[in-house]
Amino acid sequence: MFQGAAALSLDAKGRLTVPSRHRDALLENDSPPNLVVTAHPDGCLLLYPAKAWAPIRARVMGFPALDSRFSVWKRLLVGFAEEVEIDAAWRVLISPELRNFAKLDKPVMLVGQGSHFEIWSKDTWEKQLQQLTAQTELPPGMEDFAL
Amino acid sequence: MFQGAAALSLDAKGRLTVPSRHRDALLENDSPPNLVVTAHPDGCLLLYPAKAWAPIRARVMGFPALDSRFSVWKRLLVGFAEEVEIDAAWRVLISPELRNFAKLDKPVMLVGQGSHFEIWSKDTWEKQLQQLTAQTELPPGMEDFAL
DNA sequence: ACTAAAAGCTACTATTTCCCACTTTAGAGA
DNA sequence: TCTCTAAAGTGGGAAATAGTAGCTTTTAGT
Repeated sequence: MFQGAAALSLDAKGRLTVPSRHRDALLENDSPPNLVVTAHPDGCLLLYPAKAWAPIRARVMGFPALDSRFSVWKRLLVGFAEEVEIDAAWRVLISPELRNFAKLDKPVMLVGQGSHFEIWSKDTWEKQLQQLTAQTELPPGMEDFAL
Repeated sequence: MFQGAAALSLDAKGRLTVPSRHRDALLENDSPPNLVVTAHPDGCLLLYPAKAWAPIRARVMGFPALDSRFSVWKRLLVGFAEEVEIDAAWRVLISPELRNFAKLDKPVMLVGQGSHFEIWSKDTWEKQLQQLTAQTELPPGMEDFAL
């Protein structure tokens, strides 16, 4: 279970250090941890343990090939996916293509989402938050949500 | 049952002391008390006993993943959630990310909300109150509310 | 073989965490 | 009512650790 947000920074070579408090959770899944990074339409990247990614990838690959509503998702999720290694200092290298997609420069937010992490440029993340504050209507089925 | 508002202050390291009158209630739930802090769209933080938080988190995790109206909520509620420990002096440490989200500096309000607490920066809390005072129309279903 | 880029390593700095001490307040007993 | 005691709130310091940046080494490509 990954949860919690961490403000981090990419180094000059586009590498991102995994915060120490998440390392145990990654090792539980498999060790050494195999990870997959891919792109999300909201402008962030997704970081999955390989085992958790496999079934999702399988499902996306099964989308009807000629329906363009599906192919956009497939191009993004499968097309951008790459396996990344963790080095001795617990860093993952984000490729220039993915960095460019998510507009990542130094300051970055790593956000736990249960099965995976999202990686946001700090700017984009803050815009994302403002969107929620501005949002007036609740999505259907959430009206009775009690916090 | 947590109720009542308390004016408190964060110390230089971002720690918040739980007022003594709420300590018994926390110990009733489980001891030592396991707590979770997360973010709320209104700009405050939520402090839950772990047992009360679990079902909420479960529901949020079940939201449709590809519908962005829901994922914003998941990003906020799960993305910011972190388990906090209580030290020997009944203090909880609020991480820089959460402090930054809720714009917390020294003066803070801790507001009991039954199942949980809300943590507000004093400034934001006062703005919130003014907004309520200025509000003229009652939300639907509250017209017959008897105090 | 030389150059450039990427991977790895090392060292420094900032943060975190744990612990201790002091001040203040509340409550009980004389 | 005053004093003594215990508990609570507050602040601070030191040690450990995490994060970052810079430097070196290796590898690949020309």
